[in-house]
Amino acid sequence: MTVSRALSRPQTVSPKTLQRVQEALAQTGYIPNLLAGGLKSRKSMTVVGLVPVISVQQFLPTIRALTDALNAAGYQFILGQTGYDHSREDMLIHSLLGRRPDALVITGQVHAPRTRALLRKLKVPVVEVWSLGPDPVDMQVGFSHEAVGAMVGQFFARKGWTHVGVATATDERGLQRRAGFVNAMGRELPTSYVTPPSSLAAGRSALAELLRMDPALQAVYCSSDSMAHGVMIEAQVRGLRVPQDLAVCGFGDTDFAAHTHPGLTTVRVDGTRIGHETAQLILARCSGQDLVPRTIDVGIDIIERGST
Amino acid sequence: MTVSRALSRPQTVSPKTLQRVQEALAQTGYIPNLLAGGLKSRKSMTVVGLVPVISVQQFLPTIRALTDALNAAGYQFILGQTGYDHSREDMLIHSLLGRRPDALVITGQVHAPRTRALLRKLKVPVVEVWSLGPDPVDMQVGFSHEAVGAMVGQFFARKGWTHVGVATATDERGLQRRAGFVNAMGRELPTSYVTPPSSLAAGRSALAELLRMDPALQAVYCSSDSMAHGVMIEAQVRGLRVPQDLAVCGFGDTDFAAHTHPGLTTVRVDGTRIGHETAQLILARCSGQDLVPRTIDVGIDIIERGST
DNA sequence: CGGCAAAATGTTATCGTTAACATGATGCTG
DNA sequence: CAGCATCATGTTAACGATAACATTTTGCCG
Repeated sequence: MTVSRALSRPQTVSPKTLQRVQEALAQTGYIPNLLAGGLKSRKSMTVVGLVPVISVQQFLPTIRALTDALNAAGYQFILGQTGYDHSREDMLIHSLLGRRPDALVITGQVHAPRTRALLRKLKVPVVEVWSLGPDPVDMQVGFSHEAVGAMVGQFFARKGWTHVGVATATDERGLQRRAGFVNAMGRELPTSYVTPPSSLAAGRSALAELLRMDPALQAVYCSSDSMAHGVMIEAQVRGLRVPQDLAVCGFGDTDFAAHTHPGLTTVRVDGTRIGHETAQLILARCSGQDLVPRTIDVGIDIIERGST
Repeated sequence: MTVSRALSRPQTVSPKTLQRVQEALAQTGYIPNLLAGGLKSRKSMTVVGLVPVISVQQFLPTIRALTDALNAAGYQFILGQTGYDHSREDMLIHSLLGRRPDALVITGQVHAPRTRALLRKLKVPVVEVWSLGPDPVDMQVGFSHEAVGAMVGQFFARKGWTHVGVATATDERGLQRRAGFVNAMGRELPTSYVTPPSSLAAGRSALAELLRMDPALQAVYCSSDSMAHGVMIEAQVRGLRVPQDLAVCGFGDTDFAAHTHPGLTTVRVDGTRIGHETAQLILARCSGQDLVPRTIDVGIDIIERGST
């Protein structure tokens, strides 16, 4: 018991004993069993996170920030992949709850009503990140994807472009952005849909498809920077100058966006901040504070570069 | 106890009882506590993986394949980030061992002798992936980075290029590839070093630096496809035609490599296979088989595209 | 239908830690 | 230096599952 105290709350043990304990630990190579500790204390010091697939660039800064902040507080972050169709979402949440995480982070909303009810019943802190919904399970940190689309739509409208197309992946959030964009433009628009994950290759074929729909195309709004980059490359291959012949706008302000040629106009989202804020909420809740905000909107910015 | 059996070995319970159990489970919303189970059975059904930082593209297919294969067998994969300088490697391994993982996966070699000794003493299955060393802690799945460099070096030599430069990140494996390359070329070469992570932006500034070192530069070998892409963009901005004025070769055969303009010559590594093989080794060991191979070399391929 | 093997279910102890409470040691005050 | 508060350490039980063993039930045979 004294050893347990020496490890978890050293200040409650006399300096003399503390040193003896540390010597013994070093000598025996003792590694405390956190599973056993969690069993009795009912704190697993574990946070589960769910993403569609790990290879989605956009979430990486969030995951990093979250991991770092949680690690610093002694928590371990466990990542699960739901797949784009949410098919495994329920099963995964259910099975991960068996590890008794102290909190859950989910990109996007929790969909199945039964799972929502379960999470609320269990009273696990849940943070839904990267988008804001009308009825979060518990807490949410993100921004409005419709607002992103609307912002770009207004920007395109100001530029006076009339022959406009959309290249989007068919993930939930991409479609929300498209809806906001189309709504701001005031009319339905030629759209090339691609199956996630979006990629440079998808952007190239999307532009080809859009040009078939409207050979006079002036501007394309893409659901990701990768696709936008693909659109720019395809334009270049076809001898279209960017932005004179074709303007391109992406989403995410990925690390390469400032360094393409021309630089890519895009919408910046502070993914790192999403991670930080999420960690703060979780740590606050895990330390017993109940009065934390339910919704944090991190906002968005349009970054104008050479491609528009 | 019957419930425990119904969940872990349903065939040992009579069909009638099994159904009663399942009904009760559904009604009460019971979620088994895997921590408690692991305590007595001494199997946490958990595998820990360590990467430098999660945002390194190259490891993502491996992580995905590994996660999928392990999940399918009921294991949970936990990811830790060591940082590029290995500073947190020891601490992280030590703290993660507290969760009693059934196996460990590490990108690159385990460095600290004390940690190597500890892992061997604990007899946890350890797989070092993505590179092959002379003295693995336990098992390893990967390829020789020097061989990659040598292969590209021989390719460059056959092409007859004499003004050759290297753009590389200063991570351990990148430097090994550079060493193999320089060795194959038979003489020291102008090199632009960048701090990891390598990126498109780093590629652009690297080419600028290399052209300062050798204005007659004919070809560049890059430590990643991102950097190679940056080199191609910088070349285009400077009015250098690829490959006529400047040939470029990358590493990794990342998803976009086939779709740049021109397509990027690169070295393909089957990251997915690394993940699969690693999962097989781990699952074999965790099911008691001891006679598994210690080293699996997945080999490499050079993929010639338009950039050379 | 008795007897016996096999299948199904039940009992007990245990994994390694910590919460809660109990006791012992120390220091300070009047 | 008695008395009492405070700090340090010790004891016990419990967290929730499963391994190992014990018992009961079932099915099958002659």
